[in-house]
Amino acid sequence: MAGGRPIRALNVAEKPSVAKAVSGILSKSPSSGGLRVRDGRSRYNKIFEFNYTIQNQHFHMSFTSVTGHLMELEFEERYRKWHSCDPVQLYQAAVKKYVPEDKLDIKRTLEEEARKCQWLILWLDCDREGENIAFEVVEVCTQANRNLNIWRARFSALIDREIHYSMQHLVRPNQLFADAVDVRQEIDLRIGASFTRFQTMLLRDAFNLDFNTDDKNIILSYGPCQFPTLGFVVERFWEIQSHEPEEFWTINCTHNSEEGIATFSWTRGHLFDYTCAAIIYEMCVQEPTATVTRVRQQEKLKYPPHPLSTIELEKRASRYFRMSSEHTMKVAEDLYQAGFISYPRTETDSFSERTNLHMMVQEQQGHPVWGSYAQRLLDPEARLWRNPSGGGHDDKAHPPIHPTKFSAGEAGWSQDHHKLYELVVRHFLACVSQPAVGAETTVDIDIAGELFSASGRMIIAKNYLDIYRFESWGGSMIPTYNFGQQFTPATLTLDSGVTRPPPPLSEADLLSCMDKAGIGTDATMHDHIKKLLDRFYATKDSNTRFSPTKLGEALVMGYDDMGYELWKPYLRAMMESDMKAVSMGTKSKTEVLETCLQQMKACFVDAKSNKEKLFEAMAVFFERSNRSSTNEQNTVAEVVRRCNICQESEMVLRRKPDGNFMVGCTGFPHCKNVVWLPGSVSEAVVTTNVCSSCAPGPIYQIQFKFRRLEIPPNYNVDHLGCIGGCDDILRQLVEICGTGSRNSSSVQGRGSGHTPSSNSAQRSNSRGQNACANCRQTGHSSDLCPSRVSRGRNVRSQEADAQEGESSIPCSSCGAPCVLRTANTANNRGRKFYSCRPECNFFVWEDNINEGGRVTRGNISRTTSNPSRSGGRGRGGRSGRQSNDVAFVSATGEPISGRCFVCGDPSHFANVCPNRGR
DNA sequence: GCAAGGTC
Repeated sequence: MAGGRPIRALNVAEKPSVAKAVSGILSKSPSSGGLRVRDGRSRYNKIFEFNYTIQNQHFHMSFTSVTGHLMELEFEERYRKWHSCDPVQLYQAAVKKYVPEDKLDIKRTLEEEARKCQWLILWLDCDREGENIAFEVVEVCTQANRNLNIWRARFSALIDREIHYSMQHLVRPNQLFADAVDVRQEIDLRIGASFTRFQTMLLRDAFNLDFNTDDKNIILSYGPCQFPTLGFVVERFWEIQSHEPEEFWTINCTHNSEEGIATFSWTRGHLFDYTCAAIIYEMCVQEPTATVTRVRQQEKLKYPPHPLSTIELEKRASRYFRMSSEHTMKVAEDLYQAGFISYPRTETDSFSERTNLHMMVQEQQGHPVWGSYAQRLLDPEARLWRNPSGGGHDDKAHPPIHPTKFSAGEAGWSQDHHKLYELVVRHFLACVSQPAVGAETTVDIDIAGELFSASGRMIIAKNYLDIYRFESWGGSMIPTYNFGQQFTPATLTLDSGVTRPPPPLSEADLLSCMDKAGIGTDATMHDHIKKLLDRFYATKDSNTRFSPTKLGEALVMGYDDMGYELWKPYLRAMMESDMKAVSMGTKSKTEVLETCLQQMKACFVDAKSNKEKLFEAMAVFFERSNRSSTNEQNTVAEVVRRCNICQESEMVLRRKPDGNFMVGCTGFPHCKNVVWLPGSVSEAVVTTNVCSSCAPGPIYQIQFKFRRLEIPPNYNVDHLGCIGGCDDILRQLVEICGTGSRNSSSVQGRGSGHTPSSNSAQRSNSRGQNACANCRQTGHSSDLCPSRVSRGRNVRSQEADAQEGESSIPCSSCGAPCVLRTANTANNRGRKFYSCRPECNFFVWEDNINEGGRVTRGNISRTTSNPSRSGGRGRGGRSGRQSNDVAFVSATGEPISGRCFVCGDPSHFANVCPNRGR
């Protein structure tokens, strides 16, 4: 029997929609007294009121909501200004949680309601973030009312039975889950703020970042999610750049029958070894009769997609409509707010058994385009229905994205609203449909012991493909073949191709990479991608493919040169695993925080001391700026010599904002002559001493003081040096210590032949000349450098090509000169060969030429023909020694009489050549 | 002015 005075309970959900939905469910019973709604202080977060009974105890329920996190973590005031402290202090600086301005209304509502209540029931989402928000709510509410009895409702779906069950089985909130989020927040803040301040203040004003923006104060941010996201983009970019095209060979065969043409492909796929491919090809050509060894018929099914999660929605909208993930989420949010689709931020890709899928399909029956399909789905005789298969993910908070309200299009919708709603509906209808059915026929043939196969497909039932217009499954015809049947191919060609680099990452690829590596959450991934664009770290082309900008590549290159993998997803993965440990109670919050921050601080200190790597990497892509710090402006520059390049201005000693010294021309930017000095210089003063050996003079000597710990013990801390080129000590110290900046013209000045030692410096150029970072020639940038095709992360040695093109022999085929070149394929890298004009196609390995310059081994012509272009040629070969009528086919499709590629003899092929192997 | 995570 219910008894006692009703208890007043404050219920809080993570978002207004959940407060409304749960209140709606709980107030359905007649004893609830109906659902009342009143305004809170925040216009978005209403307060619902109703009566409810928990285990015979009457309650008066107030149900309101927050909007995600109520609090933010921030440094204490004295650390907030960027110049208030050394960024390294941010690893210990005091932090505090506070309610930001725009959440104060919600806070006041909670305080006011909490004062009136005895219980607090937390309905936050059932994940770690939700648990953390629960404790934020607890903090605010208990400050207003210390006597609250605090409970947590655990629910995984907004379904009547589940919600009532949750209310009847309240538990206590889980501090460990909330702790895990506290750890993440603090690490993210300290790492993000320290690295962002460090790299922004270090690099922004030191280089001319030529972005097309009015905002001069761009931020070079670092974050544990945004940087690995950039890392994926840069890594693919480098992969593309370092790709070395490799030639491969394949044998293709076609056959014409009365029913049509069949194209057979080689079971071996392709071979990179030309000799092997050619030998096999010759064997086939000599005995070209094909025998059918197997005819196989199989039923194939193409399954509909799993129910729609956020990431899949973003990926598919990008693929099908080229919508950015960020825009997709904006449009999805609109549709959700207006009640047309379910909550769009979900990891779940399977429907709960309790979901009434039929009812959702029924709603769509009236649609002018897909209504008839929905009707067919519901007709048992059509046998189109199939219970959806799940993808194995469940966030226990939200169902897969599905339509919640019928619409044939609303007046206020943009094209993108229409498209996205259509995608959600069609995807949902596809999920509950039968898979497409096809009949596949595969025919295997044997030619001279080599296997080839061809296949065809007939679509028997399209099923879900009828509604899911975004996917297709092509049908293709194949003539009828019988086991044992023999025929002569219409064409049999040895075709070449080259390997191609992968394409730049598409938005869908990027989302997959992030998902796989655990970078971001379903609700934030699109933000990280957008951040790359906003920060000028990457660009996206019209095909939704991402490439790094110079800035993005330079930053990643800088950290990579330091030996850090800060741009890889490992840090986040480690944090994720630590967070899991905290939430399971196997590690404490303090322990994880201390360890992680200690490691990151050490890394930060190290990165700071290696900042020249960032400078060098930036210098590969950007011109140094003449924007100088206040200190530098106040320094009276001391003249060292008259500029030996422009002959007009003075070269003066300067100290850069990063603390390093240089001698630069005052004619900058017109003249970009500069001499970089060792990074270990702590003091430098121009003296009145004139160097007696360097010309043209006078060149004033500089009194240097080096930092003891940064130079080898056998060097003096004090040194009177010259920048004219005579000073070996200065040159050695640049070699040893670097310059703390790029240094292709260090110490001896431009053109002195000095080779810089550091990795990035090798890619760097002379100051401001916009010379190629790769070959140091002007006239093109490094990304267009003809010698950079294979740069990747290591500049390919050009030395092997030194004699390339300088030597020639007469072509033994056409008489034209063949030029010496160097092979760059995997099997023959570095091997020299002579090749003739492209139209001749002749080439010979250099080591196949005897001392008299005579070609000892020739080469059959390579075919690069498209099989269809050579159709009909070479038909009718007979097995025998020589079969000129089954010919090799040239690039232009012309038959070439067969001859042995080993000795060039036209009377036999290489597989039987008596000279082979000698 | 900085992160990432909620959400409006």
